[in-house]
Amino acid sequence: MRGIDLSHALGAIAAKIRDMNPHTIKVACSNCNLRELCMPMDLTADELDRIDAVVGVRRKVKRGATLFRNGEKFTNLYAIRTGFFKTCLIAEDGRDQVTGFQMAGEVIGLDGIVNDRHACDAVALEDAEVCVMPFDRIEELSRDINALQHHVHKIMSREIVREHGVMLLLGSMRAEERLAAFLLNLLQRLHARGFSRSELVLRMTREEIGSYLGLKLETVSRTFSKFAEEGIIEVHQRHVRILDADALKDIVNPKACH
Amino acid sequence: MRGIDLSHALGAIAAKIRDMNPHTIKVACSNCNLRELCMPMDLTADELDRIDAVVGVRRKVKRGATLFRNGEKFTNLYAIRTGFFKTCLIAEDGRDQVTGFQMAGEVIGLDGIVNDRHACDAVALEDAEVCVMPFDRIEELSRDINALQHHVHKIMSREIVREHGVMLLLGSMRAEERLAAFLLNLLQRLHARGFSRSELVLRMTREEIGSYLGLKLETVSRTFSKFAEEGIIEVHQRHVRILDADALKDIVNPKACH
DNA sequence: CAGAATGGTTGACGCAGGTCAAATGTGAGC
DNA sequence: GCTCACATTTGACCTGCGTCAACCATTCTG
Repeated sequence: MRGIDLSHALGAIAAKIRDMNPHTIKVACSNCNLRELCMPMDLTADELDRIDAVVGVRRKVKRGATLFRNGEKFTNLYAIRTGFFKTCLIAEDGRDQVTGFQMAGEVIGLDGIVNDRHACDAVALEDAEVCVMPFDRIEELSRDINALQHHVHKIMSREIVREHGVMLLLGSMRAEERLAAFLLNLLQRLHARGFSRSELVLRMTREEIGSYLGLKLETVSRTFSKFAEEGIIEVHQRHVRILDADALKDIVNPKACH
Repeated sequence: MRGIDLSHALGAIAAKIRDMNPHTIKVACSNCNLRELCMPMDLTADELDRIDAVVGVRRKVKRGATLFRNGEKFTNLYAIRTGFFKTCLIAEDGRDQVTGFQMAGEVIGLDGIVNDRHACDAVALEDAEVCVMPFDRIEELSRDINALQHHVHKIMSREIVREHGVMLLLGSMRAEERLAAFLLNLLQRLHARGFSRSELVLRMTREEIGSYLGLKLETVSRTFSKFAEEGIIEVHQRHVRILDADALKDIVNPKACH
């Protein structure tokens, strides 16, 4: 279990504040505030330099714009530096399924490797910036740097396991359980990035949440209202305050009665 | 699109028949009848020999037995040689979600890489045999053999994309659509292995199908009956004959009325 | 072959969540 | 500040699927 400790979390916040003036830091993994999130840990200075060289360009993506689209040629993976994305699948008949929400430190684009074309759309839900990482360069470098190779494998495996969890959610949970699990998951990931454990701002609409959770937007809204009535959360628009995290956990994982 | 042509399919059948006496063939990837399914294609004889060396052991798994279990130490990937598996997630409260069905030529175990422990159970649905591939040896070898490295990446990416598809199914399809999509997917994979395009034998129970599709077994049964009444399929126990594949496709992907 | 265990089918009924609709809140652009 | 498009909430009603239950088919065991 590789937890992210408090000192790192605080450090990340400090770095974020420093970061507001982009000229104060060099654009490089070696001093990226997300390094612990998106890089293997035990690297020599030399190895880190070489990885820096791979992550050449950064790209800004405006809110609502797509980073890549289903069917587009695959060449890069993207590490999210700032901002928030959704990935979604659009079926021929127009059905639109959100397959995930991604935040800073996470990698998107893995779906493109199999067929050399992206298999989904990635849309920024707020102004974002990503590190562009040409995949052939990653493959090249990971032949030399074992830690990087294994890291890439872990990232892909993690995505597979995450999706297993979503399948469990979609296949066997009821609306309240789904929404509770969703909130806990977001909280945990945000907390790992130095944000509050009890407060969050949703970057996506009720409809997008619903699509991800296999529910209609009305059901999402009603379920939020129900949680609020029960005093589990407070909801003001997209701002959510968690009042009773344990209650959420109980909803996801109903305790065997004692 | 890398299709598997008919000549290969027929070859595979022939090889299967020959295979009944295990002493007639050397136990090696280089003359495995599934090579086109589970190996990169452009390998030198030398490279193929080295991969043979990795796939040392084979392991037989009896119907009903597990190949690996959630929480077990991860060390190997497994290439299925014969037989049929399901992978499933068992939540603490006993909910059990089938996350996939795997057949000959497919690889299982990828879920174990992230945390060095398997994240699901793999259960044989019929007597099976797998090639045991120590993952550290795969990583080692794929540093040398670019085609193998890329192949591993593709296998993982394929699994990610497959799961996206399942999320679409679970998140937005109705029972009939789910079952139709499921049948078409099985047919397509079996056909790629040289089996009939219009006939199949289900290796799993209605309950397991239901778990995979997010439905109860009664609903699966009723939907089978409905398809049969409509003349789309014939069902006798686990034996299913497809009478009108186009109807199934229409169900999954309702045509815009012309 | 009896008997049991397992898997599958079918019916009756209820409910979680979908659908449709109306009202209100809200933020971006002018 | 005004307006418009969009997001959200809430209510009323409906339906697809789950639940419960009875029954049948098949395989396994001794």
